Amino acid sequence: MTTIRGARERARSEVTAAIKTEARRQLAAEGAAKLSLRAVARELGMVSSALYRYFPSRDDLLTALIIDAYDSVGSEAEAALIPATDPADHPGHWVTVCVAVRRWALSHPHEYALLYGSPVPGYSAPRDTVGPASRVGAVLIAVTRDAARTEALVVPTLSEEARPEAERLAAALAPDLPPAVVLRLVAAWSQLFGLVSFEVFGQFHRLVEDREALFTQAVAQLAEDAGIRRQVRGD
Amino acid sequence: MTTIRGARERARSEVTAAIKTEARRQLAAEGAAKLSLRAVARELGMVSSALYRYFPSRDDLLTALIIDAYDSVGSEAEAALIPATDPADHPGHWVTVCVAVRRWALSHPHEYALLYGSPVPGYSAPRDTVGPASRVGAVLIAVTRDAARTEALVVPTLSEEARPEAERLAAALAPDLPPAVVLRLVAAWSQLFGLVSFEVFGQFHRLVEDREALFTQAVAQLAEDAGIRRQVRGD
DNA sequence: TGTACATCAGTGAACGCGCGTTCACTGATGTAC
DNA sequence: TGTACATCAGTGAACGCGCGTTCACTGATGTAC
Repeated sequence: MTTIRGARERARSEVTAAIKTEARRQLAAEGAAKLSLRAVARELGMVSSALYRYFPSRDDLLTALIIDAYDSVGSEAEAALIPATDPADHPGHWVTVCVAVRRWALSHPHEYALLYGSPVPGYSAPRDTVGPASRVGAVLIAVTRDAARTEALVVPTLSEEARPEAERLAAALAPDLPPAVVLRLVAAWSQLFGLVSFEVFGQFHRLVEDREALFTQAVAQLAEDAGIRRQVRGD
Repeated sequence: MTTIRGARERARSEVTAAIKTEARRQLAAEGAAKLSLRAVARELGMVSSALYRYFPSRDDLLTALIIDAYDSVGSEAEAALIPATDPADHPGHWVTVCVAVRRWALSHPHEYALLYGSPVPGYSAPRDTVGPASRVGAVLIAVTRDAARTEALVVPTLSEEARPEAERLAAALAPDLPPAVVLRLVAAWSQLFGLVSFEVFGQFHRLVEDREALFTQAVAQLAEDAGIRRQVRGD
C-alpha cells in the first residue's frame, strides 16, 4: 500500500504527542502529584473525557511519561560517550557519563523525582519501563567492558559473603566481566543516584556549595573502586 | 508552684500525642500524600476542625512527623554504637551504623520516603528540622573522629579542585578532622542513602537478591575510602 | 463515481469522591477576688 | 468557700476547590460494494 496514512491516523498521533508534551510540561512545572488529566485537557482546549480516547487512565499517561524520561536520561548518558575524548582514559569516560546524568537530573528535577524518588502511591510500574530504566546502567557497564578490553581493569577483592550475589549479578548483567567488578558496578550505580538525589532533593542545601567538585571526586572514586584504571599502553 | 498540671494542660498534651500517633499510623500505611487531617480526625472520633486547636495547618502536622522521623532514625543510628563491640574495629562501627539506618528504612518505608524521597510538593522544611536531620551524619562523624583519636585514620588524597569545598565542609562540620576526610564523609553520607533508597524504592526489584551483602560490602568500601582503618595497637 | 454503513474523535453532563480551612457557637475548666 | 468572669476545646455547618471516570450523544472520516 502506497497510501499515505489517513487523516485519522495522522491526527491521532499528533494529538497523542500534544497530550504527552503538555503533560510533560505540567510535570516539569508542578511535579507528578499535581499532574491531572483534567488540567492537561483544559490546556489543550479539549474536554477531559476526550483524553480517554488516547490514554485509558491517568496511570497509563504517567507510564508513558516515565518511559520517555528514562529514555531521556538514557540517551544523554549514551551521548556523553560519543565525543572523541582520550580513548585510554576510562575513568574519565565514567566521570563524563555520571556528569551527564547529574546535569540531566538538575535540569529535569521533577522527571528525575518521578524516576528515582519516592514511588507514586498506588502506581506500580509495568514491564515496559524495565528496558528504558536500564539504559544508564548499561552505559556504565559498557565503559567498564571497554576498560576490560584494553586491560585497564583491576579486579577488586571479593568477600565470601558477597560472592554468591556477585556471581548472580554477573550472570544476569555482564557474564564477560568479573563478578567482583559487577557487584561494585551495581553498588556504584545506586550510589551515583544517591549523590544526585541529595543534590536534587535539597539535602545539600546550606551545606555543600561546590556540588560539582564533591560529585566529581565521589564518582571518580566509584570508578576506582570498581577497578577501572587509566590504560597505560595503547594496544 | 507545686500544683500538678491542670486537667486542661494534661488533656492537651495527650490529645496532641494521639493526633501524632494516628497521623504516623496513616503515614506508615498509605504514605505522606494520603495523609489528611480529616482522616486523622475521623479516626480519632473528632470533627476535623478540632485539629486546628493543635496544629495550625496540615503542613505543621507534617513537620512534626518529619522531626519525629529524623529523631527516630537518628536515635537508631546512635544506639547502634552503644553495644560494647571491639573498640578497635572502626570500620565495623561504621558498618554497624549503616546497617542500623538500612534496617530502620526497611521497616519504615513511608517515613523514610518522607525524609529522603522526593520533596513533598508545596512543602518547605522549616528550620526546626535541621537539627534532627543531621543526627545520622553526626554519628558517622563521631565514628570517624574516634578512628582519628586512635590513629586509625589514613588521610586520603585531595585534588586541587576539591580542596576549597573540602575545607569549607571541614570548617562547618568537623574542624578537627582533615578536610580530605570530611569531603569523603559527606559523599559517603549521600551514597549510603543512595544504596538504601534504591532498595526501599524498589530499584533493586528482580535484580539484586542478597541486598544485605551488596549493602555491607558497599558501605565497608565507603569507610575505607574515607580513610577509616582497623586500629593496629591499643593505646 | 456514488451510496450505505461502520468507525471513531470529541462533547457535555453527571456521579461520587475527598480535601483544607473558616467561623459562629456551646459548654466545660480554670482563675481572681 | 463562693461567685463572676475569662479561657479554650470541641461542634457542626459551610465554602470552594479539583479530581478520575462513565456514558449517551453527534458528526466527521473512512471503507465496501
